[in-house]
Amino acid sequence: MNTQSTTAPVTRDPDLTRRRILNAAFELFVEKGFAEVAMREIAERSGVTKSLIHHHFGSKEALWKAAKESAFELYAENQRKDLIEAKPSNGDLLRRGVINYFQFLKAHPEVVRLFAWAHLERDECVGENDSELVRLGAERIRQGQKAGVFRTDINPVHVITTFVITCTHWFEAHSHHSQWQGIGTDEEFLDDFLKIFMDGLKPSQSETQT
Amino acid sequence: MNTQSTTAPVTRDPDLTRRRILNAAFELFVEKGFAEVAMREIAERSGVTKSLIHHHFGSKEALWKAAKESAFELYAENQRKDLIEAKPSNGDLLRRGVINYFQFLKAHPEVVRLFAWAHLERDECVGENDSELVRLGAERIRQGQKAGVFRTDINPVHVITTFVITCTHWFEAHSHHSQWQGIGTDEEFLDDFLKIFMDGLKPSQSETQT
DNA sequence: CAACTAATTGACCGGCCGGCCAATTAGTTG
DNA sequence: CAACTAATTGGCCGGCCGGTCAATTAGTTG
Repeated sequence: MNTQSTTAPVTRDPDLTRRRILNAAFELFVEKGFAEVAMREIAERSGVTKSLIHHHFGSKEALWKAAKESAFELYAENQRKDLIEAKPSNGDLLRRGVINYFQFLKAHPEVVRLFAWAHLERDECVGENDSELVRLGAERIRQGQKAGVFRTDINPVHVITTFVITCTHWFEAHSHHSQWQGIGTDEEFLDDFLKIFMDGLKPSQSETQT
Repeated sequence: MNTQSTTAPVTRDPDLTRRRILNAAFELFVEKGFAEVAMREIAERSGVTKSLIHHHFGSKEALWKAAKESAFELYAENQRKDLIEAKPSNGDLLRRGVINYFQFLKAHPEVVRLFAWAHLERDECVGENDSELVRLGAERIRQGQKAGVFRTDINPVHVITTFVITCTHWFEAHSHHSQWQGIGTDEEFLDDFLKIFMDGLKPSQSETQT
């Protein structure tokens, strides 16, 4: 009677507060990086006091870490799903994997930017976390090599690295490239990259098996 | 008699001071980005007073700009030389261009990092500056396409973009990738990338001329 | 209602920040 | 040597920084 547990409480809601703080912090960190963001700004944007942020997160560093973790969750969820549902390893599958990765980054520029800040700060937690994903992807390439779909004279990890790097940096330095005359849209670039990438992975005519 | 114009003066040397300040600032900006560097640090590292930095450069922003410009000078010098001395446009030439670019970045990680900071700050001066270089490179690719060396169904700018992006991001996120199991050395990665890239650019067997 | 826990507030702290300024000092010029 | 210019110094400023703390207030529990 006195509590409406299903709908939002009228006044206090610590969980919501936490989320609002984290959201505000995330946006600001994405935009300006760790150093340029002031706790006061986060407080202002999330509509709470600075002290309350400390109450919920402890310190600016902890909040930064929480922001990175939430970004990586989003990232890993997409990638893991893609790797697991895609069992067989033929050429088309890799193509679809690249497209999926590209589209994910396009849809989540915040994640790209946050990771870029983290890299520059020599943050290693992102690399630790996604090394598992790379291992899985490389295994798929290795299977494709055994099946004769891909050339065998290339380190599978480098195949993954090449497309991950290209997709990531395409969006990371988007404002940079967009000033280049004659450069196309995201999709046009992806098409052209896929042509080079997929054809460059084909076995030579002399190659049949290892 | 009283002046030794050829050798270094005993005490004051404004030019040297300027260079020492710029060097110190450059190193610190490369390492920590603009926001995390304090003028006091720059002063300490270069062995002068904070006031003297203001005397020579005016403000922290001006010093940051000077650092970026000196990085771009180094970068452009290498690229322009490479583009100009390499007149004809065949496959081997592109290969050598990629290798040269890769080795330059490897030899100058400071430049890579400084540009990365600049990108994240949405600094557009770097992109403005190097769009000319990209235009030249794309023209070379176009010549190669006309000569039947490269496939013609790809935007030449995207060819340049692809290898520039790959080389840049390889070094930019070096500490990130190095945690991936089975990844090779710089040279091994370059070799594998070149295999994919160069073979992916070959015209299909049905293609002869446009 | 009383007692307790936890969310929330506002005032406050020492410390560092970039920048400024007046004074000194080293070269240069006549 | 005198006068001048520019390099160089140390001290100082207002302002913002992240963080703390004691006090309030809203829910919860008995």
